[in-house]
Amino acid sequence: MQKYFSVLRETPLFAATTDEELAAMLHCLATAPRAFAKGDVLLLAGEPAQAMGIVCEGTVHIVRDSLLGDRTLVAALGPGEVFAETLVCAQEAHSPVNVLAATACVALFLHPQKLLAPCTSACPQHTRLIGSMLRLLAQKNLYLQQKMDIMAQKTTRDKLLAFFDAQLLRVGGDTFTLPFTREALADYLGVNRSAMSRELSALRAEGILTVQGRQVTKG
Amino acid sequence: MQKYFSVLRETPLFAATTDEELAAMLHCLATAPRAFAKGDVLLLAGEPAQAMGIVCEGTVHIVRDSLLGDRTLVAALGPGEVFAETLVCAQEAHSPVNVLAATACVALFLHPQKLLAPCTSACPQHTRLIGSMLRLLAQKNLYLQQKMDIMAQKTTRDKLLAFFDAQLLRVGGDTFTLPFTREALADYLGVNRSAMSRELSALRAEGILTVQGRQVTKG
DNA sequence: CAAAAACCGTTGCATTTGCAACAGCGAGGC
DNA sequence: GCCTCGCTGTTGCAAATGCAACGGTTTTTG
Repeated sequence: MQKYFSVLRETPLFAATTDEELAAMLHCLATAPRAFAKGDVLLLAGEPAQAMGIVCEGTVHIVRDSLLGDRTLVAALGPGEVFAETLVCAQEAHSPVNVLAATACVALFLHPQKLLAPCTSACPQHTRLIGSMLRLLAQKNLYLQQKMDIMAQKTTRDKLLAFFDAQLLRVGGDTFTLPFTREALADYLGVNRSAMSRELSALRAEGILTVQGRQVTKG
Repeated sequence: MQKYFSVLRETPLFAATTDEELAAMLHCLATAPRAFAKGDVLLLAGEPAQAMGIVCEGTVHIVRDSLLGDRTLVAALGPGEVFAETLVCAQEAHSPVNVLAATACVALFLHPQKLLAPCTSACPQHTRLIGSMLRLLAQKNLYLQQKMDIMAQKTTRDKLLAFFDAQLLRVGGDTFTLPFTREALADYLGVNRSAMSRELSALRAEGILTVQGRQVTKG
């Protein structure tokens, strides 16, 4: 268990905790880390989530199966990343997604019910953890709302500009680096790759943007 | 204050609490209800949210101003509805939206920091409230994710079908009632109203749906 | 009750988009 | 060095979409 402490500290939940604090908290709400083989199912769509998970080793895929039977990859999580936290907190009866082991991996499961249950309290880490949990959910919320603002734009051009504006606002300059390959960006915006490429060229031709590889400059 | 107890119990935060519990909790984390005149600003975009709010009387509008200066109405909240809960929990420095009094109204402000701060605990409502708060945020999260799934569809037809499927899944039958006017539905899906109307007619003509007013039946 | 406003479906048209196919390019493996 | 493979930009074309406008219906309001 001890071997994963450095990974756990990378999560927003356990940032800046001492070994002792971590040990105490995990003792309180975690089960032993579990190992999975590639392809194993960590959480099945349709089932309730019993606990939230933290990836310790390997890669985990969040996968959605459509009614028509095709799979789409929602997210790929590496060490230190968290999954199913929304489902447990919402007390949802049915998970809308599958969680699969993309490689051999190790995950730690936490039971947030225990966060609240006996109000063991008095222990300050306990309340700090609750605060982190609230912040984690709220930030994910803001992220989704921001993405919605972008996706709500009607044209590809407007989606691109909305996305760029958001990025520029974040870094506070007039240049930023795309965190995506073009293909992934088109996917993120929910548009066709070639149509997006066309629009990017147009924006460049009109002098609205300068694009060099992943460097984007406004003006 | 007492006069708002029935309204407060309509929020997911204070569902099923006795008068005594409510009084104790509010004493612990609320300030006195404040009245606003129509047009007053409850929260200004760009400012940090100091507290979350609950509408007691009247109507409150959540409004987003675009870079170009045009306003879009994000939500209209009535008595018992909550706002700014995401912002305080995320500890965000800047609100992306304005909160305005659409009519003369009364709002109650809560300081969730006090939820955690001294871990007054021992009081069981306290921990239950934390649980409600977590659930509130998580459910909003799920709602947004579901909406994203719909908006991520490329064509208007696919958006409609995705939305209908989600609704049918909720009610568990093959018929449901639209919670929207057509205009609002188009807005919700982020598409042009007339284009949506066209597509709706096509779906009906192809026998995929039956639509009568706000009644939608599959098959 | 009558006027006004809101809502809905329809249509023509210009524009945008998705889709499929192709070619250029660079990284990495053999 | 050569080959493969993945990423990227481009283009032609059919289909989808936004937009504006119109008429009919329902709802609201004075």
